[in-house]
Amino acid sequence: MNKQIVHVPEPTLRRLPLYYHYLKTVLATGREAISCTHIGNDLNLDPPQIRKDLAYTGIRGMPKVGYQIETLLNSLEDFFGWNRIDEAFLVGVGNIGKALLKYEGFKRYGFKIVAAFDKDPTIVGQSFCDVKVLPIEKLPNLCSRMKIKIGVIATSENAAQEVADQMIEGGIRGIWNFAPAAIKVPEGVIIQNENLAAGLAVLSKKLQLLMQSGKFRQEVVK
Amino acid sequence: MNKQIVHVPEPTLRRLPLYYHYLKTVLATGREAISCTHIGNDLNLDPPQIRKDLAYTGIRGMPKVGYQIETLLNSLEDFFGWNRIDEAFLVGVGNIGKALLKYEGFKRYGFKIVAAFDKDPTIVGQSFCDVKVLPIEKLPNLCSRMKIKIGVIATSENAAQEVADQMIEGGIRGIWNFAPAAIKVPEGVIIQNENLAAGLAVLSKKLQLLMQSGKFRQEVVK
DNA sequence: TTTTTATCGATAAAAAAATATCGATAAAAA
DNA sequence: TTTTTATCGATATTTTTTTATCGATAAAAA
Repeated sequence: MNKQIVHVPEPTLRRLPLYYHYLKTVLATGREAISCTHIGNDLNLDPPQIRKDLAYTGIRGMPKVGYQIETLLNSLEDFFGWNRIDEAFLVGVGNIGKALLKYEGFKRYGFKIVAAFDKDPTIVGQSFCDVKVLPIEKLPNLCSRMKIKIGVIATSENAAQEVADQMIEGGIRGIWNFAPAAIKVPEGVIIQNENLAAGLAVLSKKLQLLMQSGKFRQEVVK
Repeated sequence: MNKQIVHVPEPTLRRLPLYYHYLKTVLATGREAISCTHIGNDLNLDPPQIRKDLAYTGIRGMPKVGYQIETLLNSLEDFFGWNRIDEAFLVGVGNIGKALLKYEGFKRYGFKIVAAFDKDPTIVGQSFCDVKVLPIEKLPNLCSRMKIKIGVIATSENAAQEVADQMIEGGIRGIWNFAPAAIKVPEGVIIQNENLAAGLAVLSKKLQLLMQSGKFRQEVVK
């Protein structure tokens, strides 16, 4: 009678942290239960969609009352395995790398960068937010010794594939890639590509359509 | 006979910058034309999908040869309006804000942050990458005077809505939101939410499933 | 206690996106 | 010149995701 492995749609996975973060803030106001209607109102989403998303975490709501916020938060933590902290390595301590190191919010999601690597000797040895930057050569060895399973790539495009190979060699199974490169990984390794330009592209296209549509007049006649 | 406004699927919009970036690097190698098969091979995507995506930009390929890379790049630039630089304002000069200021890559996408704002007096007056940080009070006025249409929000959750309101008041029509908040905007304003936790959630869930599936044995017997 | 109402859960329908198929065509090879 | 091959563009199919519908149920009100 063990829990069946169901496939969860990726859009749902992407929305769940949103609910989680929102529910944390609602809980802080002292409220104990909340309905999908209410969540949808605050988050600009349709209630049925929220209900469906939440159903994947295995939680049940109650008519007329909604969901127990605390139970719901626990369900989400269980669902993602955020109860135990996943330690991760970061490679590439440039702008994005530093921002990730400085970003406090990850701990909430059971994610913590425990070491950073770079090839630039002027950066190696420095510390950012208590994380020391080590020479890249030490990566594979440390990976396997510390049994790290998540790696973050924030290098330039050309370095990305090589870094990924070294990570995999060291036993890393999930790669969060911020480099604008298509990294190839063997089966059994998960790669999640993050691409800032994607969001910008969507915004700028929509904006362009809006401007063209004529609904918007830039000229303000004084 | 003007160009019809067709709806472009969002996943396509998100993939197009990927092709753009890739094609730039291929062009640099001296190659002149490329086929979808080739692109798909390098980018780990299915050729028919690439063909479909590229078709939205209005370009035509040629059997046996593929697409002219330079023409394709121009089509993409036209499509997104990357020929002229869009100036944007940034509010919130924390970790993410600074990373965005430092990020050089945006220029390629016709996007440039020309001024930054913060409410913290210790940050106001400082400069990051030639962008001066101004007091938040100056935002609405400067917006309309400079006719800025894109705003980037990198503030805390609680400040986000107020900042958005000020931006809209100043005439901003597109908001790129990095704050973990559900900002409400009137019709005629585009909001694009960026959420780092989303990508992390997808990665950690997939990784969790991988580990559970038993295909992966962590123990290495020496 | 009975009625009303909010809200859930499940199911169904619709829309969107990804994937596969296939004829057409241009270049290269025979 | 004819044949072959790579690759396109268009169409069709399948899958995925979103949106809508509706009966059931628990709490609150009458």
